[in-house]
Amino acid sequence: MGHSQSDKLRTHERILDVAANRFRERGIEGVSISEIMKEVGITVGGFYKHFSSREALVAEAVSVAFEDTADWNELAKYQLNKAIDQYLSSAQHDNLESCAAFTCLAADIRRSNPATRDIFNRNLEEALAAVEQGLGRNNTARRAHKAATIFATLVGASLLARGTSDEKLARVLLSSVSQELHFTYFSEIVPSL
Amino acid sequence: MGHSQSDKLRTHERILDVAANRFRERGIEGVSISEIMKEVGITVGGFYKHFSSREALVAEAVSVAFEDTADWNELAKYQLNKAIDQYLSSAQHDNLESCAAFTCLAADIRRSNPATRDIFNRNLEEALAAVEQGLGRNNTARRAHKAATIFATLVGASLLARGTSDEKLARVLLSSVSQELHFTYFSEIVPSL
DNA sequence: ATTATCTATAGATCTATAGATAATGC
DNA sequence: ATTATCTATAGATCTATAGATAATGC
Repeated sequence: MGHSQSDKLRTHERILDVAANRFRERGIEGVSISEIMKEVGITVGGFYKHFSSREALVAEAVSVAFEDTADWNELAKYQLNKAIDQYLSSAQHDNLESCAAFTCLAADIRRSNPATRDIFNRNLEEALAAVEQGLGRNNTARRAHKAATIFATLVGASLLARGTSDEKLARVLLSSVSQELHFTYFSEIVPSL
Repeated sequence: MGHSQSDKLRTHERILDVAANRFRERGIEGVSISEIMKEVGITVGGFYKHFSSREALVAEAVSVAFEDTADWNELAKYQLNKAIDQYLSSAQHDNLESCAAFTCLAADIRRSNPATRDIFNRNLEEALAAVEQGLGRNNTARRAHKAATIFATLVGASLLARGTSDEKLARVLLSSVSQELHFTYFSEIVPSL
């Protein structure tokens, strides 16, 4: 039974990591505090020394889930075509834990409190700006339109591919979208994923 | 207290309609049977004369939610550009009840049982086929790619727009995507939504 | 002395069932 | 006679809190 303050900090972070993963995997309403604490390895009673309420955990855990998207944003800024491939190929893996926060949490966040929804807003703006930057200096007039469309396409394709239990359909969908995006925005013919 | 068989049929359908709306609005896990029955105007005890379990209700209600998409599919087959506008403009309304089943239920269905997931698979195939048909006879080689991309874009844009609480951002996103899709696939410049 | 964690539990809510009631339909 | 609906409740589970225990840190 460790009680040091550094232990507490580590526990706090472990709770957040587990919650961020389970929320993406089973939905924000689909995971109980006791399940999270069991996975962390601490009993339920300890939870409220770390978070004032379940809602407070949700807000922090959603924020953590979006931290994973920061790397993708950087890739999108400088190598957008690679970022597109990465987004679509990650949706092929059955690994819901590492699901992009937009794809797996958007519907749940819509039903959350204002603080949690603000996190979504900020991250959406950042993702759109990253894609826009990745498009470079051509077509200035339509660049924002293109960025919104590309990002919406990635999220939609990923959502639909993860939603279907027909794995072949999922692969065809992701591959089709990948090829079409590259064709339209990079004038490239690419091999299938 | 009506007990006729036609009353029972109507009650059954009312339960399904209410469930289909509330599931889209608050998530499949976010609505209790008692809430649904209260809205229908019948007590909880009556529920199990209509459905063997909650899961059975989910499967039937998801099916009902997707019935609403049949009209859109018909529109997509013969007037795809209008169908695109309709999909994106419906996402502007804050009316979660009438949320397209793909947008609002995909993440929840992913966590449902195989019967429910099959309904999703079938409807996804139908929607993709409808968009493909709507694209007409040009570009046969890339038609499936285009259809998948257009539909994924609609779903993603609708999901993101509904997820954000920044209404201005939602409008800009939907308008951008609408203009870009028309420009890319119909070579049309369209007025904003 | 303080506090991170544990044990235990209160109060709410959820799914599902049992038995009563009051209509339908033979 | 059958059965759609109602009343009541069992059993499970969830959030949150109270008080005990055992470490840390002054």
